[in-house]
Amino acid sequence: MLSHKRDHYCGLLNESNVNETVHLSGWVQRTRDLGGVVFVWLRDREGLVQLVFDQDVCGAEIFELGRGLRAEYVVTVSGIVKKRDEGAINKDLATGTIEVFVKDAVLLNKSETPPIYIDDKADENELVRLKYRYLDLRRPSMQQKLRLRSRVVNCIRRELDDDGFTEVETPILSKSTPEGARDFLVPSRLHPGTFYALPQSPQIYKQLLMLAGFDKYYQIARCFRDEDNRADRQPEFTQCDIEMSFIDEEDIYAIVEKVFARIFREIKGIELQLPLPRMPWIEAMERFGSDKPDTRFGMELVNLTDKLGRTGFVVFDQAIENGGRVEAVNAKGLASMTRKQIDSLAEYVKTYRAKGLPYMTFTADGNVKSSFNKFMTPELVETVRREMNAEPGDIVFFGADKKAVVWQALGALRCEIARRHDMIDHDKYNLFWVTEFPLFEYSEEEGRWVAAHHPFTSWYAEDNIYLDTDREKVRSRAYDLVMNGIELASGSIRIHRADMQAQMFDMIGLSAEEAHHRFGFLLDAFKYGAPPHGGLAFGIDRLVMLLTDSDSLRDIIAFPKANSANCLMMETPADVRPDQLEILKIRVDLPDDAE
RNA sequence: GGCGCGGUAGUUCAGUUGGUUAGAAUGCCAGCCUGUCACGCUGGAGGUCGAGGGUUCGAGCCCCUUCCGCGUCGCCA
Repeated sequence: MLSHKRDHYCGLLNESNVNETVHLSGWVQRTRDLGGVVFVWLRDREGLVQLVFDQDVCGAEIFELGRGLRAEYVVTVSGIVKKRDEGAINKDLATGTIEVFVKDAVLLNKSETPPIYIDDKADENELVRLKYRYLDLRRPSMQQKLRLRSRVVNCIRRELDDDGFTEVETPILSKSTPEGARDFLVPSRLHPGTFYALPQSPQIYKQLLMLAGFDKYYQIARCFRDEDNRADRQPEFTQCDIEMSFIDEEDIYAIVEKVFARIFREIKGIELQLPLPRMPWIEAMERFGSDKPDTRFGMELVNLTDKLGRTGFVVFDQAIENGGRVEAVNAKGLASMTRKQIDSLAEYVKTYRAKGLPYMTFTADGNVKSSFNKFMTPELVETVRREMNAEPGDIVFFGADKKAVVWQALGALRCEIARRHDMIDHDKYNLFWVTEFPLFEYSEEEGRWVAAHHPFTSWYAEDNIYLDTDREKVRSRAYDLVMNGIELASGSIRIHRADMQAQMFDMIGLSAEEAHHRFGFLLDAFKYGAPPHGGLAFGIDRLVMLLTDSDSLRDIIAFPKANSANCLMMETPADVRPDQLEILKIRVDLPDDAE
C-alpha cells in the first residue's frame, strides 16, 4: 500500500515535473465530480494542485475513492504530472498549467465538515476562527504570516550572533515588581502564601547579566502583563531583549539599526537609510501630539496660544486661563466635509477627553465659516489663516485644554482623519528614534512622581539642577524606536551606581525599606562593580504585524488570547481541582454575584 | 470599570409597523453528468433567533438582567 511519505509539495510542482511520477500528501481543498471524471484540489503548506481521477488511468477502485473525497480529508496519492491543454489552464492557480493524473491513492483520514472554509477569502467571525484555531491556521495567509515570523526571528539571531552577542535564558518564575503593569502571579507549593510573578520583561536579569560580565546579551523573551488587551496588546508577547556594557546610546542605536536593516533587507527587500533619523520627545509631542508619531503624512499641530491671545471665545480663553493651550491642525483640502463627518470626529476626540472640536472652514469660494462664528473677528481669521497656512478648501480643527489633553486629542485626530480620508501611504516605513523622554511623570491618582520609563533609567547629568525644582524637565536617557505610529522598541541607558539607584527610588517615593525588600539583591549587586550599561527591547509581535500588514496581533500569534485574555479554543483560564488549591493553601472567595 | 458595534441555519447575512409555517446565498446530503476549476442541473435535510425574565391576544423585533465576540478610553514602568 502507498506510504504517506511524499516526495513533492503540491504547491511547488511546475512544468519541469511534467511526465514525472510524483507522490503527494495533503488535505482535500475542493472536489468537482463530473460523473466520469473527478477533479480534486489537493493542498499542503506550499499550495494547491489539481488531481485528476480518471477511471481509465486509475481503475475503478481508486476512482470510487476519489468520488468519496470531501473537504479536509487527508490523502496521499501518486500519479503522473501532465501539462494541461491550452484551454484548460487555470491562471488563478500557481500550478494551473499542470495537473496530476492519479494512479494510486490512500485515504489517510476523514474529516467532519469543517466549521470554516480554509480560504483567505472567507471572513468568518473571529469567535469561530479562534475556537477552531487549528483550522484557521491552515489558511495560506496564516501559514505565510507564521513562516515570515519565523524568518524574522531567524534574522535577528543571525545578526546578533554575528556581532558577538550571547543568548541567555532568564527565569519565567520571577518576582513581582512595583511600578509598571499588573503581574501574573504563580502560587508556590513549597512556600505556601508566597508567589512567583511572571516577568513583565527580563529587565533586572539582564542588568545582572551585565554585572556578571556578559557584555553583549540578547534573548527572544516571552513577557507577561496582566492588563486589558487591544488589537496590538496581548497578555503574553515576545520581545527581543538586548543589553550591552561599556557603551552609550550610539552603540545601542547602531546595533539595533543593523538588526532592522537586515530584517528589512531579507524580508521586504528594502534598504533602510542608516543612520535612522532622531527626534527629541518634546519635538514629537509639539509637532505630532504623540511620542510615537506617524510621520507618513503631515497635518502637524500648531500652537496658537500666544498668537490668538484673548478671543472672547470662552472655550479658548478658559483653557488658557487654566494654564492650558490652544492648538490646531489643518486638514488640507477637506473643507467639503459634511456636518455628519465633523460631528463624528468630535465624538472621536471626546474619547480622548477633549470637550469638543471647534473648527474653521476655508471654503473653496473664499468664505470662512466656523463653529464659533460669533467670536470671529477678521483679525482672528487672518491669524489662523497665516499660522495654519490655510488655503481655500482647507478645514482647521482646534483643541483647547490642558497640554496633555490637547496633544492626545489632536494627535489622535490627525491619525483618524488620515485613516478616514486615505491619506496614508501604506508602502512607507518611517522608522526613527524618539529620544530624551522625560524621566518622571506626575501620577494624579497616586499623587506622586513616577518613573516614566522604569526606575532603572538613567538621566542626563546636566538636568540634575531640575531634580528638586522642576522634575518635569528632567530628561531621561531613554529612547524609543517608532515606525508608522507604533512603538516598536524601547530602551535606555541604565543607572549602574547604587547611590544613584537609591536616589531614584527615593524620588519616586519608594521607601528605603520597600526598595530593599523588592530590589535588595539589585542594590547589593551594584556594590560589586556594576559596569555602565544600557539596552533595549523590541516587540517581535508588533514588528511582524507591521511587516505582514496585519490588523491584529492575533493574526501573527499561533494561539492568541481573545480580548478578555481568554483562549476560546482551550477555554483558559479554567478552574482547577479542589485538591490542587488545597496543596497551595489557597481558598477562593468569590463575591456573591460571581459564579 | 466606561463607551461603541455585533450575536438569527455549519458559515456569511437579510428579516418591513410586534402578526400565518423565520428567509437568501453558500456549505452539507442524495441523484444525474468525461474537462471542471467558486463546475452545472434536479431534489432534500438543516433553527434553543446567545441565555434568562418581563410587557402583549401575539416577541427574532419592545423593556430589564446577563453571557460572549470585536473595537476603544481608562490601564499598559
